[in-house]
Amino acid sequence: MAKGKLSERQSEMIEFIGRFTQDKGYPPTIRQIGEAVSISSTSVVNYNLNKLERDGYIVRDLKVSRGVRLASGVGRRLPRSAEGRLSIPLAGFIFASEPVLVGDTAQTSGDEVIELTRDLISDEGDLFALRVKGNSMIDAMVSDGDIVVMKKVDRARNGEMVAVWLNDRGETTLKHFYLENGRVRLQPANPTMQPIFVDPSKVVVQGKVMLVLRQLN
Amino acid sequence: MAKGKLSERQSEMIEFIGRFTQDKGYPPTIRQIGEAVSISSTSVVNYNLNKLERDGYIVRDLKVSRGVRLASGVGRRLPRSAEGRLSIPLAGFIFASEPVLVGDTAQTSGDEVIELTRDLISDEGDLFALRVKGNSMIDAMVSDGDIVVMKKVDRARNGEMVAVWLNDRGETTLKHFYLENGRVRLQPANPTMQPIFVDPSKVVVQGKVMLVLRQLN
DNA sequence: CTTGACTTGGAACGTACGTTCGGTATACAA
DNA sequence: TTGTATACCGAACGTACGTTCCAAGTCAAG
Repeated sequence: MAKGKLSERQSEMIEFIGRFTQDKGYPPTIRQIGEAVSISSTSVVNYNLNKLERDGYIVRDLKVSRGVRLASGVGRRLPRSAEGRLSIPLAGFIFASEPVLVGDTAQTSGDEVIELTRDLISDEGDLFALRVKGNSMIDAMVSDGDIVVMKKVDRARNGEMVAVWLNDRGETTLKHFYLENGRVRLQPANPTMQPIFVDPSKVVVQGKVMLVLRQLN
Repeated sequence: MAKGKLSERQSEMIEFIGRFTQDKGYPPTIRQIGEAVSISSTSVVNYNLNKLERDGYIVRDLKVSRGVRLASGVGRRLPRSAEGRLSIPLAGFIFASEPVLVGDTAQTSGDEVIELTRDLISDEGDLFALRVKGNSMIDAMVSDGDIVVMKKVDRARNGEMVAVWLNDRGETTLKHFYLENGRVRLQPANPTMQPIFVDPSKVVVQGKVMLVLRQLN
């Protein structure tokens, strides 16, 4: 996709196609589009539609009347909205003083579940959510009551934000993880705070933080 | 609507229309319907479509190609899946150095949209989302790249987290808002930081923070 | 047997609609 | 100047597609 920036008219067209399809139930014709954006000639509409298709904004079915629709990811659209939601078990709480319990993340039976749309998070792997209790995670920019969505992993790549259990301190913390020349650097998300360095044998990675969610009243 | 019971062919037609529309993005033509349900003559399809419309199963727009769609409440349809989710325009960025632009929250044309499930946020009021740029909101426990979902309000109740424009400082900030004996106390979310006190005439409330979202990758 | 409601088929009609082509105007580089 | 690329217009062409009309088959009521 050449991804040229779209002109005034072109974004108008996209917007119109979306709106029209939304409330009529079928896409507009070329002539209707033309009328909507003040283009007198159908060939010009066609011209611009081809460009929009090249750039990946719309999909066209040639030779088909009203054979135009917004591409996935463009505007709010109907078909995609059916898929794309994800239920994640809200497994419990996270305290600084306890290791994260990573049990069978599947069965949380009638428990609380948090629903997210798939464009907020990729759904690969074992996802679970925890509610943060207390202010011990402040240096990770996470406060009391926040929900963290984590993926169950046991090793972290550099730079990832992970939940780690620190053996010798006896606490769980959320930090950016870096393995550098034989030691682990745990970097707080808050750039005003200092990193801590620990021996790799002393840290247990319990999950990778995928998303943090804070609801204010 | 005479609500006659629908024949084998008619329910086939309804089913086909739904499926076709779903994955092509536009409704089928009369001839396509005919082919799908083994009707050789377009007039017969038309005949049955008219009946289906009389009985309230479908809606037709006469004289327009592909002008047929399932009526609300028929089949698995898009609106149902649209319930419980909410599209919020991602209006732009928030900088410490600029007031939040609260313009026409409606037109964001082909722009980005963030989709949330309704149990994460109530949908009353004008909602819009902003991406936080820079680390100036650290004392609100909000970091670079976070998305804040806000409701457009111009007055705040005590304790609410709001985006306020500070006249004399020339900056926007996210703080808990308290009006106490004639002055405004703006309390950082981070409890280790000190509140600031300002004159009510010097603050402009621009929105109430409903939700903070941080995606880590 | 008719008679009349349904349901199906075939064919023709008219136009809605996507496509193509020739032409114009502007801007920019060789 | 002469390109070449972008953006637009108008007109014409061909067919996709909704509609209408005529005919014929079924089936139950009379």
